[in-house]
Amino acid sequence: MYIYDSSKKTKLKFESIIPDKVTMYVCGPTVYDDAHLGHARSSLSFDMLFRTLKAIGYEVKYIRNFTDVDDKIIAKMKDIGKSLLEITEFYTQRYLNEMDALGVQRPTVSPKATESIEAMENMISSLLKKGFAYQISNGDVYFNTSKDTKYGSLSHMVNDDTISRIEAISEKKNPKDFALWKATNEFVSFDSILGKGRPGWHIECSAMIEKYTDGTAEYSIDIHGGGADLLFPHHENEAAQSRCATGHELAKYWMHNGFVQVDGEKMSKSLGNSFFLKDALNSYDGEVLRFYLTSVHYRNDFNFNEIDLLNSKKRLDRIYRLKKRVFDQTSSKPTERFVQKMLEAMTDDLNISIALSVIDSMAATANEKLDITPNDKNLKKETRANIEFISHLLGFGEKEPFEYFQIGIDEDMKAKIEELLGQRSEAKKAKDFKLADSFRDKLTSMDILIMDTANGTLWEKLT
RNA sequence: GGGGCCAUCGCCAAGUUGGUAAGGCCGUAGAUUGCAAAUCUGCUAUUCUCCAGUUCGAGUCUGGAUGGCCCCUCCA
Repeated sequence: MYIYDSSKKTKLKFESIIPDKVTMYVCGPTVYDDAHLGHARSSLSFDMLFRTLKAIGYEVKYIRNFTDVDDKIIAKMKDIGKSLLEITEFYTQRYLNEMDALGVQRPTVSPKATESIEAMENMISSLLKKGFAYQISNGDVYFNTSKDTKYGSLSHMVNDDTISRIEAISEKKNPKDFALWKATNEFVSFDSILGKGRPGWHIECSAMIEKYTDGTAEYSIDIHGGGADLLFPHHENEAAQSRCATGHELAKYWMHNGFVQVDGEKMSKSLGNSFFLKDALNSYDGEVLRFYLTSVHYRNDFNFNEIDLLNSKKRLDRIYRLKKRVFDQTSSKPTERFVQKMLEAMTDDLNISIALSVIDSMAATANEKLDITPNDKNLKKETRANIEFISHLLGFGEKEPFEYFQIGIDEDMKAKIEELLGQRSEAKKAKDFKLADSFRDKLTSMDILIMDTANGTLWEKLT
């Protein structure tokens, strides 16, 4: 396995801290609003990593948190007059449902920040004790970035703060110092050894990583991931507080996925042009979205638009058409060379482009052979096994093929289609091709594509 | 103002250690078909935004220009 480490800015051979075991932590969502395409991409990127690591034999512990206490959630509470729990439970469930629709496998552990306050207190206390943190007059606790000699080494942000867009809080010792604990009694607060208050954002990940993993003398976990925007300051801060509190580095490898733009424009909360996943799922099948969103390498920027989505769907369709051809057989063993090439691609920093081209070439070969010997059982079994391998590794092609091409068709519509097909076939029998074609035209206008095969006429819903 | 990333065929998109441009869509010719669709086969970038340099050799390295994006503010 090779992984691009965004801290070292180079592709590295992956060597897990403990042989055959991997611990990966990915920053999950703050549950105060619906998930957008960016959340989907991040989740999908690390789902691919999770699946690939498992496929090559690692025992993987995958942790993805839910930030369920935060200023934005509190703002929402004030806004809509609901409790913290009502809001966070609602959006957590929504998030999980939508990720399920995308075929994202559930992480091994999904901790919530509010369930780990004690772990955060302990880490903050330890930082105070060791002199890496300080308390200001209102009771807030800040991390002192100037005490960490390695601060900035992760993101390579120069530790020179002469110009910054952030308005300095007067009592902060350095502009980049960040809040570990906010002393407050307002709305949401926890009793702690630091007094009443709530944690800052960065501390939760560090504390939960310590709580849910064992770590070694050198590192807490193997891989830490998240969106590219989290590299600074979020991950830099996590790395700093962790190393100062525990005496070892937080993660051996850092991975960041690229941004999603919509029709060439940045999607952001402040611009108000977030493309919600729920809206996308309303228009397109989850698997079609999954295929499209993962078809570009995870580190590149992704420009979401409908034309590209529809084009990428055609590639997915091919997998399902092949699956239709081998529908009547159970699977045997996948082709060795195919498996090997697929794994070779995915273990090269998740090179999905190569993996997809390997699939295309497998499909072309299988189709060619099936054209010659349509009833070759062994060939069908092997092809089916290949498709199941794709499903397993990449999460594509899991559906029953006939259902895949009939998504969005209700019973009435189906009956209507069957009726028209019947009429067409009778016209064909009578050699009245003009009449037969008129039925086909009718189906085409209903967005139904038909194809005559040796086993009768098949149909597919277009788009 | 500071830091970083990217720029490959009409469109999407691979291409660590420099060695002579994957794949998909579209288009096109053919096989197949009553005609289609599906499927298969052939063709489709002497060239990688531009300029200069290093080199026997550069899409890949260096410098510069242009364009796009990200971070430094909540953000995946």
